[in-house]
Amino acid sequence: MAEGRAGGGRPTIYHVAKEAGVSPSTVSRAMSNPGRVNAATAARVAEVAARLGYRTNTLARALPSGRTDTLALFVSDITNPHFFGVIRGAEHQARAAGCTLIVGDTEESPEVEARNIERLGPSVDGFVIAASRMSDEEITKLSAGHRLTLISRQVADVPSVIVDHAEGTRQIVEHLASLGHRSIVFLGGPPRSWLGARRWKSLAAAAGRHGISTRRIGPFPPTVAGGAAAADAALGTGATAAVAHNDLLAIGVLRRCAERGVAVPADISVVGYDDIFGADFCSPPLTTLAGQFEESGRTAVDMLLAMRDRDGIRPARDMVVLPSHLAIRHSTGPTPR
Amino acid sequence: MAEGRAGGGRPTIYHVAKEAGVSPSTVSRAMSNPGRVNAATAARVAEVAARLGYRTNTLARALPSGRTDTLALFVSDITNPHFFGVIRGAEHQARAAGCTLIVGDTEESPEVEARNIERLGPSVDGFVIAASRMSDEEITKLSAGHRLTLISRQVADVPSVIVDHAEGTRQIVEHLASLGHRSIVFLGGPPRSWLGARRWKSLAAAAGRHGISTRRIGPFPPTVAGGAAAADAALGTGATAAVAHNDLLAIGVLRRCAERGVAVPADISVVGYDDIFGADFCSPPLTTLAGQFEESGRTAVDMLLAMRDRDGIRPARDMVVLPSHLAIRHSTGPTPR
DNA sequence: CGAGCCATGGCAAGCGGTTGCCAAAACTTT
DNA sequence: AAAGTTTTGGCAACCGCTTGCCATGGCTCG
Repeated sequence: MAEGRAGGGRPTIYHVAKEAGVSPSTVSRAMSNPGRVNAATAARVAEVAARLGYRTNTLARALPSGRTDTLALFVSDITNPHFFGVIRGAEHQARAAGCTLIVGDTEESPEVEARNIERLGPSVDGFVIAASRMSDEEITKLSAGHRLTLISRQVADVPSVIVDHAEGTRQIVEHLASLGHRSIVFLGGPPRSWLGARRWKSLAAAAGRHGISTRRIGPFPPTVAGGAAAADAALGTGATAAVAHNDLLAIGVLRRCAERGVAVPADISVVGYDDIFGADFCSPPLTTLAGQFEESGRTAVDMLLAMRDRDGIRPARDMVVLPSHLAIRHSTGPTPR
Repeated sequence: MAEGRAGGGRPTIYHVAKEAGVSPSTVSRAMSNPGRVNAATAARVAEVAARLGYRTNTLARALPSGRTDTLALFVSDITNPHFFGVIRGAEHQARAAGCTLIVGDTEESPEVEARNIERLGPSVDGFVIAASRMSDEEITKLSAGHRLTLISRQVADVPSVIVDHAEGTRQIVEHLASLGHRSIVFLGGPPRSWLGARRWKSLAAAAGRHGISTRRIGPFPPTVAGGAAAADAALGTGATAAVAHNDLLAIGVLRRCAERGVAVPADISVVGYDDIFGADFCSPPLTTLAGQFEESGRTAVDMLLAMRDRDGIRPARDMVVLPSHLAIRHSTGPTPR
């Protein structure tokens, strides 16, 4: 079965060296620093290596250099389709740079985040943390000992990429205002969500400028299931529009409204955030703030790689804010009556 | 910035050893084989280690032993929400076993699969490949040199887990037959998909037993976008029911039908496979064959771990077939007229 | 009280590459 | 032709941890 593994039969540079009649160091150089050896020698080594099926053991290479060509990405909830885009973007960019990506689910827990970073520390070149639930202090502290970039979170002196929430939320409010809405209820997500707090703040501010009343209820679990309670509570407030922490919650609200015979948007308008898979074909299709999340995954990886490659020097692009835009679909409409 | 990294400041067993006044080997044993050292010594070492913030370097540990406590999972298309169940299950189980999971997208390419396995070979304890696009021969060959388990694919002598397609597809046909359908069109997915081939075979067989005519068209890309062409083609066949390669395609078909003013299920019934996120809230909600994909991720990881732990001996459960069940929703109905 | 065990800890040799340093060989340059 | 460069390849140390083997000393047992 797996007899080939664990030192079983895999050829090493020593095998190649003997076979090619050179020393191991020459093989090493021939493979990773071809200019350093005679072209003819390099060719011979390459030929032998190919013939023997030699593959460099990345572990062994990583040990002395500390460079593993591996990156880790942690998401707060791998269940949330929102992160699909992030993961895909990160994976893609990592692969393009010849790196391997480790994906981990931290299950909304700051402790799990910290523990994973400690554990994986020496085995990866850096971390991307999406929607971190850790405190600013913890993040700052960890970023002193590890290369770290953030997605959907800003902390002083830690490179990050977020999609614009202030401007995007302003667009939501504007859209709702133009439809005649005068009272908005915000359906809050996880208490530790930095992004959630920002969204609420931006919403309250923008609404204030329009003389629209706002209210925040929750917190609700940011899931479709959580939408049931959120819908009931929202309906109870009498607001004509509900802005949900994210699309998962918004879709759950839509479902619950359908169950209860509440018409969307005739009775209440619903808005989400993220434009996840499904937001365009739920019913009614959801009006939501779309962001370039694949791009954010890519960018966060890029910044990480930049930090690694010129170590110590902070990347040129330090705090990236990606644009967002409102995808207006059918869950929003004129205010009732 | 990252000065703590790459040999910078992280304490090693040597630091702990000096501080505790013992030799490095004693520290090593104290940490990983406590029975081997005096309890008092072990306690002292533990205390010092904790005080210094020592964390064992998994890379260094893996080099001599060949055991990395890392598993790799490859999916054919990380875009497909279907795999998120698989990923989640695998990630969870891996973590429970103290392992780290690497997730990779092979983008429907057998070459990428093979290359990744070669590359990661020595750095992981084994591979789970979901919906592999490689040939049986390639898989057999690779499984000789690497620990390997398969999801949604069966190859002789390679442990695998699939969700039942024969029985499930029979249920689909039965359901359709009971609604009066006499002709079914199958919308094919990727040509290299083993599962797709199986689904079609089961469908043709089951339909034959009911005297229902079947036809297979395609291949279509297994994506929502691919559903447009699939819908048009399906409608062209005059069949009263369409069974799509997977839910992504089925949802795309639903959308296209809506666009074209074709009523589902009044004009045509649509069935998918996988019961992905969104299948229950698209419109109309999709009738689909649901399988336990999280469970399949977990099981595949379990089998891999079992192979690793008693090396050479094949796991007890070798070819697992998980049950499936038909989730009947609103995309299927009585035959037209 | 001496022989034999066992518990305990240290030594040193790896694991598979990388890399600084040195020496020999091959060229240049004057 | 002598001296100075450059190219090329080898030696050996090292990355951090594991582990087989050995030495020591305390105990047990006869």
